[in-house]
Amino acid sequence: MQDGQRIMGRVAMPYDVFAANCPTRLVLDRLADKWALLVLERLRGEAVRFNQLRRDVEGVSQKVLSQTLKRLERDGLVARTVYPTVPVTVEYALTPLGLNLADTVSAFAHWAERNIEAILAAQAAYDGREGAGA
Amino acid sequence: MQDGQRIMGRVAMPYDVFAANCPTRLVLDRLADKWALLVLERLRGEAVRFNQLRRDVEGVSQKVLSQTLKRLERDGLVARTVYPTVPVTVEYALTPLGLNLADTVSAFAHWAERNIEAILAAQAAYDGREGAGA
DNA sequence: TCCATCGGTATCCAAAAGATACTATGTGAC
DNA sequence: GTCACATAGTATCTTTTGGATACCGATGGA
Repeated sequence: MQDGQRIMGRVAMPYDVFAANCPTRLVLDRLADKWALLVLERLRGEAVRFNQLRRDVEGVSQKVLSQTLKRLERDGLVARTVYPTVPVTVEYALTPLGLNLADTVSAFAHWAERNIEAILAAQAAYDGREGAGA
Repeated sequence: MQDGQRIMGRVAMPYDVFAANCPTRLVLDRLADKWALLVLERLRGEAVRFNQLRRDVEGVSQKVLSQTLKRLERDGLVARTVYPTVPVTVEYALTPLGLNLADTVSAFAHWAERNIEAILAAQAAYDGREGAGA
């Protein structure tokens, strides 16, 4: 399944997302987050300030946005820049690593947009069967 | 905002993941789930039975796996087949729609595997700054 | 003076995740 | 006969998380 990959001459452990103790699980864990995905998608192409982000990503609360950004920053996916303007300005932007990921995330988001109707139809069919059966 | 969408006609794509009331949010919500992603990835290429899945996707509990599969089935991404063998056999497989998505998921998982070291390094750097600064 | 904006933190509560135990049915071992 | 195991889940309980709300200091405008 996973051939041993070598990174910088070092023989790395063959990362396996299915293994409970694999560090890739951490990544998956962090990225399997609605808000993180939306933030990454929103940050594609331009830096955005905190409250702007809060307005654009509808439905996110300050606390959750704050936490999400902090995690993304810790993971090296987002860079936080503080400008000492009069009300302090904080700008968030994708790092190269984050930009790289955001492309994958974008594929995800667009898949959702393309296939939402099929999913809604499947849900309706499923609920119909359940409702009739019960 | 998305008043003009036609279900049958496949006209434009008025869907916007950033809008709180957009149905794509439902998809994102469902898919932004660690276990769902792992299940989809595991189901690529072959049908798997419940307990086998449970063993393969390390760390998942029965309850969560059961819930996850039920949701994926409702979304039309996974098909559930019951064989009336002696201890009943239940097989889960990707639907065409699910397979389509699984390819995107796979890109995600492989991104994680490729970039895990960069992320771990970023985390270490971040934690070092935090530890030293505070 | 009062209220707004900036970028957050603190607090509380509801919802979800996770661990554990249990169900039913049937097989093989002892 | 009955003990233990397998199948595929459900039921229950606890812990963790997510989300809503309130609040913070500083500043500027009506």
